[in-house]
Amino acid sequence: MTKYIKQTRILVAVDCIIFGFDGYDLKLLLIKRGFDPEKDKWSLMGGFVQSDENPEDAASRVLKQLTGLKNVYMEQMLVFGEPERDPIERTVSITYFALVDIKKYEKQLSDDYRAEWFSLKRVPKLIFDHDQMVDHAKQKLRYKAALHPILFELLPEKFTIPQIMTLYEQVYDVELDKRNFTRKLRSTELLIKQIDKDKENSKKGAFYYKLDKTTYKEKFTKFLNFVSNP
Amino acid sequence: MTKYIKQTRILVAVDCIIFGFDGYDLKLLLIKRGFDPEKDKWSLMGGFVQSDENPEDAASRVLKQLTGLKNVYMEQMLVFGEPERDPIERTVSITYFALVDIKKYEKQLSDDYRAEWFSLKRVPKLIFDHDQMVDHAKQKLRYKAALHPILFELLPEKFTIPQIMTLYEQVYDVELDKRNFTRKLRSTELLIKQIDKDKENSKKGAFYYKLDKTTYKEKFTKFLNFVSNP
DNA sequence: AAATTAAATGTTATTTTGACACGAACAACC
DNA sequence: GGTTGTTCGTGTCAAAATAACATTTAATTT
Repeated sequence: MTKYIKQTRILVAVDCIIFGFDGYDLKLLLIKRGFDPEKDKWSLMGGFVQSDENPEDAASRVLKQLTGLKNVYMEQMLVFGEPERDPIERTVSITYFALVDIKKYEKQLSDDYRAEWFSLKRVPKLIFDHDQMVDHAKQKLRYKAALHPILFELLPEKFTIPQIMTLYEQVYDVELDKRNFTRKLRSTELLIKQIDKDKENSKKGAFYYKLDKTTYKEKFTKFLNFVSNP
Repeated sequence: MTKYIKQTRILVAVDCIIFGFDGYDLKLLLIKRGFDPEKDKWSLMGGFVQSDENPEDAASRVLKQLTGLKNVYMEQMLVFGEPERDPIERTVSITYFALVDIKKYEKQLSDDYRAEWFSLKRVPKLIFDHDQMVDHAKQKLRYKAALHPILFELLPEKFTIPQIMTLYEQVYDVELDKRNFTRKLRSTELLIKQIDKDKENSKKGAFYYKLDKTTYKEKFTKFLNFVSNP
């Protein structure tokens, strides 16, 4: 047996939903397309899976190309495969959900597109079914972050408790209680208090913390219940 | 613009991981292949996505073909896309996770394969990366069932509390406390007590329950915490 | 020295969880 | 017709987790 006969071969693409956090707002990295199809419109960053490449590698490649970053937290999300979703030619798109430290992001200049961070509150209309992809990614972010410490992937190496709290508040669009939230965080034993403070946002300053990498790995897949009903 | 040039078109398949429950054991539906490649070996049921079909429809079609069932609980799972995973020709497989009421299953006779239910404790070696797919599906089942009432999809319309409990015990391979488990179940308000009893498994008989469809839909996406740390 | 601002922390009531034991229903048996 | 055996169904109490709530502290600004 050499080939599967009479079957349709389809283009397989990856699209990345890339989240960042600037300390105030949750952000999404989009590109203004300098190429067809849908030239001059906003879209997610994507690319075709190459013949020698698995989809994960394709997604990492695309992400690296856009952000300059490697080893980013990434997770496979839904496949979008409506026959007519790309009017040029049938394409099945595997979506990936990525969380990056926005401070490590380095704009990669390209003639093909222009990248920009958008507040999640003000996302422009996107091409094809990319809006749906973003909606789904938001849902997934809320779901996972309620249970697992993934939001730390959005923060720099050193961060403060008020920063994490703001992040959670942005993700869930709620106000949290400082005392209860801090207690919950402490109970996870994920944080190591530093001796220095962040003086950017207050006179008193807020202590920096770092992630305890060991506990982080150990507890990552456990249910930590950061938010009880998202 | 008419086509994407110089890109690789790839076969796109779906593979279904189909779970069932016979009252005692959690089961997996597999086929003995009567066709190439890997003729006479066990595998998941799958098929190629057709040119006019989206992947969900392909999965439903494949499932219907094997079980005779429509409107089955199904969820997209991981995509498996290693370039060499199928030695005949590169194929990207989208996996689907399905939960069926084993009593509604009707064997569909076919010359191409022979279907059989296997206890999850005794799954044979499968072709390609299908073992990995099954492992992943088991994990996913545990994860989701800990939070959401998906296991009811495995039960007949009328079921008893001891039956549900056995099911949870099988899924998590633990012994549960009858009193605590019942309390938890009752607190979800998902069940409606029937007047008749199941006398199959005891002299006293156990009351039948049905799902309250309305609450079920309402609460399906909420965190119900059936099992605290799977 | 006083005023201002955000950070840090503690207490109490409520809810949820986990551990544990006994009476009720019914068929089978003598 | 009463006794026995088996599974079903429920209640209590202690511990842990959560939600609601106010005050003190550190450091800059005036």
